Amino acid sequence: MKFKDLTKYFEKLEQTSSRLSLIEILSELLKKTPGEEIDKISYLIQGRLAPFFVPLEIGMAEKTVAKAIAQAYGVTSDEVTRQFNSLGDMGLAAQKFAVKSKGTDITVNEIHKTLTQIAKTNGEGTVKKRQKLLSGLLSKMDPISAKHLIRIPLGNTRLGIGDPTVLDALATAKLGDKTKRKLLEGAYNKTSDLGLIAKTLWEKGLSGVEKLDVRVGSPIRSELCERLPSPEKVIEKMVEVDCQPKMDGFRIQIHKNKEEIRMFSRNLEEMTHMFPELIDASKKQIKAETAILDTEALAYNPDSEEFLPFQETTKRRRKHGIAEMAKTLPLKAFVFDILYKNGKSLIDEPLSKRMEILKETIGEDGVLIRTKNQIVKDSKTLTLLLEDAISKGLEGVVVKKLESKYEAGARNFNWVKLKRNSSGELNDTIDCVILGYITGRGKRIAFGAGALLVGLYDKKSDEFVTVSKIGTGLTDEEWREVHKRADRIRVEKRPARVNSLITPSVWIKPEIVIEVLADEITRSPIHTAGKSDSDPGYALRFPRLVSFRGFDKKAEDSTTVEELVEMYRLQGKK
DNA sequence: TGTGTCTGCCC
DNA sequence: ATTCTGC
DNA sequence: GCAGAATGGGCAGACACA
Repeated sequence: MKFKDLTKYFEKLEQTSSRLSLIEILSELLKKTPGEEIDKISYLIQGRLAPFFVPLEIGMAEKTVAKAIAQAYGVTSDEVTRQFNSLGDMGLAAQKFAVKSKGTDITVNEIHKTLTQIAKTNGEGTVKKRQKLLSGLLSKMDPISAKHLIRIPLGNTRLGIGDPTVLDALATAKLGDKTKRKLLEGAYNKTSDLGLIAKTLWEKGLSGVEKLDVRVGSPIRSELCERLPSPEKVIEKMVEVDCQPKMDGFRIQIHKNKEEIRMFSRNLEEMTHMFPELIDASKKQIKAETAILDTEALAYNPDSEEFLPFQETTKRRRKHGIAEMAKTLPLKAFVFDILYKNGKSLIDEPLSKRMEILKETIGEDGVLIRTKNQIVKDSKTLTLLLEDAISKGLEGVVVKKLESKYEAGARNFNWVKLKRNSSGELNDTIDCVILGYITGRGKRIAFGAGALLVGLYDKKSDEFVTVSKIGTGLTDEEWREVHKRADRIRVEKRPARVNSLITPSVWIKPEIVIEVLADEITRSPIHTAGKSDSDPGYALRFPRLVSFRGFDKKAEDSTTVEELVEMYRLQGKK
């Protein structure tokens, strides 16, 4: 298939919002796709070259793509960046510079091949080589094709199409309608490879797809949690649940095939080599020939017997210096589910059964620890469990429907997380001052602002210091309003009383106060709140706006740095 | 050889 | 990660 | 309620460059 024919469909998809129409258009495209290309097209639609578990990253994003565009059309990268900032989309910027381009009949296969070549480039001169390869492709693009090509390395195709919609369209194209999606989805969840599902369906039909099964050593898509605001709502909706504490670490899927151990992240990246102690423990502690476990791994301090914050655990996600880090930051993995044992998939067994099997499979606690679980039917007990978890410095609890299967890849109300801040009351919110805004991308470009730079008042130095950016919690209308309000007090330069390492698109006078909710306060290399020459600053984890304070609230009435530091000291000790 | 920029991926 | 919105 | 698209902090690694 010619790439420009593919982008004709992309163009239609982009202009469509009805889900049924999206599926219709996409299935028309897929019908015309030969088996030889169907896998590649399935990946490209997602802005990828291969399934998640294959480490093939294009390695070009905003900055290098801008340079490639500049090179292709003989303009400076400043000009490209300027277009990007005003259009909110690098693809649109490329389209603009490509106005006079004719384009060739380059095929989808060739595009995929060159992008793969870009991904595989490494060593000295990588950046330049990649730019040259991408600008070479651009020279073969008409304006519309240039737009869609550019969006692929950015992983943002803006088509309104995700995995579930591709599955609907595959089913519609080959099996008549989307009712058979469930069958494709099942196979996808077990293999995590959309291209494989498509190719198998094309070449071997539905019966071929149905033969795809869970395999030890191949990652299964993780089941995810929905959220509910309170224990009462949980019991109301779920009646009886299994309740487990929620640890703050990495999700690790451990595969054991006799002496061979492999591990995958929540997003199916291979992490085996990072955690030697988990490899050893898996060999010793898993009482089965073959098994797949769902776990949460986090760093543990054997001296204090305490679990370390996420910021410490995340240092273990590395390629070099693994053995040394395994010594200084040893991990424990809390096992909370079992998906496979001794040649048999367990994902269709109810949770209660899986918990029994898990008990027999992981005995004594060691580096692997079976997560404590308890059946709960009343909101009072659940409240106590949640409070207990919080008082131990944990994130909260996860509750699960007892009879639910392991619905790989799903985020639904089979699994629900309850966190401290979800309950509504008793939240420690922070009053922040808006210091500037950042123009948005995509749909936010129309609102004038896509994120806010916010800070606190520092009494000691009588200045405003940054503590976070805020990109969520506002409705579309509120984004428009806050942009208007901000523009009335915009200033050309950073105000003298503002101390910031971050430069927003537009600085404003520090006057507007907002109430911000966050899950945690962290030490920060980039924010200036509480920062000194020798110590890092403080920042907010998962920040979101909850309200605009009234006009009576002055900037100097915002939360002070001193108060923030005190909150940092007290957190987790509740 | 040290530092800064950019990217991808954890949450 | 959290949140909002169209369907 | 699902699916998708906006957006957050912060870590390590790969390169570029002085």
